[in-house]
Amino acid sequence: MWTMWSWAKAIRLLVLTSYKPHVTHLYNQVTIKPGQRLYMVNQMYPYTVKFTEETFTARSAAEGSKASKRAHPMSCEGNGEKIKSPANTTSTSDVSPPAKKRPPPGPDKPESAGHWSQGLKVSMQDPKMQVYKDDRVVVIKDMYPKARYHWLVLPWDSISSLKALRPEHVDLLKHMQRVGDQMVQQCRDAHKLHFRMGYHAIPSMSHVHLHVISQDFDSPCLKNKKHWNSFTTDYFVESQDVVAMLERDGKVTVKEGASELLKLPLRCHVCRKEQPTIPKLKEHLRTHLPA
DNA sequence: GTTCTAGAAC
DNA sequence: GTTCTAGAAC
Repeated sequence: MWTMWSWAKAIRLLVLTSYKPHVTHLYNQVTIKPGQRLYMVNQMYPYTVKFTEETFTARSAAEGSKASKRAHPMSCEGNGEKIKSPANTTSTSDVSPPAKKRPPPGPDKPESAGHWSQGLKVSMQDPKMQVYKDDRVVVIKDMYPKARYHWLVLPWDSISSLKALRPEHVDLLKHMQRVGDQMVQQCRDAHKLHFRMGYHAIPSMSHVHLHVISQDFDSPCLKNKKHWNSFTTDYFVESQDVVAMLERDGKVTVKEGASELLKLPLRCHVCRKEQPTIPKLKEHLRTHLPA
């Protein structure tokens, strides 16, 4: 059992990943307790580690304790299967997802590295999360899958959002789509499930990510209207539409009022029948599941 | 993005 | 009374 004193001193790590000689991004900040070991295994994208030492207050120790018991529930975890790819040739890494309380970002300041909205940048670097990777993209399983199969395809290049896309990204986006297609092809249930690939109009998480998601929506992680409408209304923008828009206009714009789409009534994506509540919707969705 | 929970809806 | 949602906090 740890004592207050054992929390008194901890090492705070600034983990930087430089995957291009001239570009360095701050990806994660983690706290290592005395005695804890840090493994660096991702040789393809080498880490730079800076050490700072800081003294914890009783309050921050208490918060650390609170945060540590907030692992995501087993009932809403894991989907699909890993595929054989260069991504899984290394062993474990203990770089944790960001947690811990931080001061709120200023009004015009970008979100700091440990903020929840930066979580994908951390996950995509974690070999345990990667199910495929090549020189341009990495694929991870969504940590809270909203269907039986739910992958995210992310470019190694740091592109914050659809808004940041430029004509030179067209090839990258087409590659992301091809990789998404490959994920579907290797899926053992592909023959009996339908898949869609697309982007959220206004994503919560930073770093452009392509959703590849089966249309069963059979998942305990699908819990509310926002979840449902983000995948079944025009809030979900088809990958090919994004590519077409970028080719046509040289940029990607999102329709005004996209956020309002999340408040629409719950409507079945298959038969269009409206459902009064999430539990009723989920009950109804079972009628459309493959035999 | 998720969790938590007050209070609305039933 | 229980179920469910929406909004705050993280």
